[in-house]
Amino acid sequence: MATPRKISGPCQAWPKDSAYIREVLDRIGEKWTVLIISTLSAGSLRYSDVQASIPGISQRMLTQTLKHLERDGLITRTAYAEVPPRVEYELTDLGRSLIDAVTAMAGWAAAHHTEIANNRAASELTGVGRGKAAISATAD
Amino acid sequence: MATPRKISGPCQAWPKDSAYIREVLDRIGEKWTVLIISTLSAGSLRYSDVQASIPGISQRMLTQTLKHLERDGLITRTAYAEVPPRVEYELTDLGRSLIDAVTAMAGWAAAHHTEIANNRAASELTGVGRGKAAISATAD
DNA sequence: CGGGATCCTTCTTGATACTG
DNA sequence: CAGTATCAAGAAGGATCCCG
Repeated sequence: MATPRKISGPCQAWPKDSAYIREVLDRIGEKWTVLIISTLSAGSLRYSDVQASIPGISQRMLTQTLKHLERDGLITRTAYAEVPPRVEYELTDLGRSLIDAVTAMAGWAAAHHTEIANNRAASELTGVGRGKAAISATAD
Repeated sequence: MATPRKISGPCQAWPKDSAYIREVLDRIGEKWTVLIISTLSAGSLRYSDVQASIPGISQRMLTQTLKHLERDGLITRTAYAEVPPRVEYELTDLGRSLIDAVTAMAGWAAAHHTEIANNRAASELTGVGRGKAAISATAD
């Protein structure tokens, strides 16, 4: 696990680890990755079904994200040479192993999004986190 | 990021949930959020310490991300009116509650990043996920 | 049906320079 | 020290048209 190193001196909590962490996180944060993974967790689905399951996703992004996921070995793509073309996408074992982490994240979101929304709204009124910062403490 | 309206069609795996899920995920995927959260999980740190702990982060992004996190109530900011200005950042309870989810994600990344790298390298050779797609299956 | 190829707009990020 | 302000480059995302 990537627990930050000890912080002291010319501290550097994240050595080189941050590299692959960020690399993975970048893919996860690709805006549609999580939705697609979650959608496919139900089982094998064809292109149009995935698209229909994710409101707002554009054709371009769906295709692109699916390709990225395929390249990373998170999903498999199976094309059938039928009269009306049919392509099925399905999570690989690796892809399924990500479901838990994604679910944990989604669970956290579900559990705290209201709180976050409240904090954000409150900050809007008090001006916290934006504009000039007030001195909230004095040095003795 | 233009929240998409409803498109059309019946099937819809992600109802309206996707909204806040994406909202949270967007913040998580903010490229530096995870590193900052992880860094602060060690305890209260001042601005320059956080910066020193995260190689590659720019002043601008550090400040911006910290503000976002403060607005969402994930961290607190405490400024001391001292001769050399001092500002301490610390995770709130809400912020600490995110550590587990983030750690899970980081753990997954640590456990599978090699596998992913291999898949990606292999795809590079076979052409999977890029360019023309081959028919990998026929309909009987 | 399942994309591929383009064009265009917006958002994100980094580099710089300046301030209390 | 701890930001703020501004600018410019690049990546991400969306809309559209076309093809097998």
